[in-house]
Amino acid sequence: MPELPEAETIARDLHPRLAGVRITGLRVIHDDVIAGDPRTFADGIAGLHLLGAGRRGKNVLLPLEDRSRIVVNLGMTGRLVTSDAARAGELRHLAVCFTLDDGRDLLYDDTRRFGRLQHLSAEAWLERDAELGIEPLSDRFTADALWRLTKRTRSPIRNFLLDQGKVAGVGNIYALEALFLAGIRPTRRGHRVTRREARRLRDALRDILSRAIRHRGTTFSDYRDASGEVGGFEPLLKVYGREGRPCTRCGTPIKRKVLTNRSAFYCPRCQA
DNA sequence: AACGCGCCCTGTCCGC
DNA sequence: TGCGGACAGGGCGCGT
Repeated sequence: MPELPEAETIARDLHPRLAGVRITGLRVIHDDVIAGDPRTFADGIAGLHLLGAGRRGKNVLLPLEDRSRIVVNLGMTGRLVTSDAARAGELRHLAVCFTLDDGRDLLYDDTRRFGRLQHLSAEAWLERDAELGIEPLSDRFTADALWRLTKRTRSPIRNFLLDQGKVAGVGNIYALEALFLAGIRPTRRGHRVTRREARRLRDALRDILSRAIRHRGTTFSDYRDASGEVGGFEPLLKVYGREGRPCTRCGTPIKRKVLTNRSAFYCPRCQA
């Protein structure tokens, strides 16, 4: 499932492929992936040049020449692929097709259609941006900043990390991997996280996210990059999806516990 | 008002 | 072999 590292990988790949290219047309196959009225979406982007691609949280951003932008939330199974990529033909659930003036297409494919494409004006984006939490790879994401946020919630720390309004871009996989690295149990209440633990968690998040970016993301089942290729980080996961298998640090079998309808994996010994 | 829950959706897997 | 049902989960709308 695409989280920050996957969105970052896609944005970095798309940027040089899209910068300066003009959108000449749009074909919407599944209009439920378009937020708002699909006609308004189409009219708003028609004929405009793309400036490239960026990222905010888990969202891939496609800025346009009029300072508006297409905001792509990939949901669970969303893929953004240019038609010149070798594996573009493997897309089986095409939802939206942007026609480009250089003969290529930008394809949005989404098996479960949990993803959303939205066209926002510069002002509307500013409002949306303000609703998203702190970027965990930014300089502002200090141990103290994280600690101040965790103090304010009684929810399990795993749930806190999934809240995009608090820390932007962290999903279930990297939340659980970071908690393992930091030695904190996912069920630990946010307000009980100590200053020292907040420091470890901050370092762990930055470590896991930047390493995942270096490996071009995690393909647990569905994720593909902008060329349609799988990510390389899955073999490096320590707890996610490893229920019953020995902890890489201590050998204790990894446990799975359902927290608010989502699996949490942890080592009961290393995360005491 | 912070927080939990059910829903959306389809591929995959399990049991009978 | 085939089929029904459970499961996976990010985000959002809703209720408390």
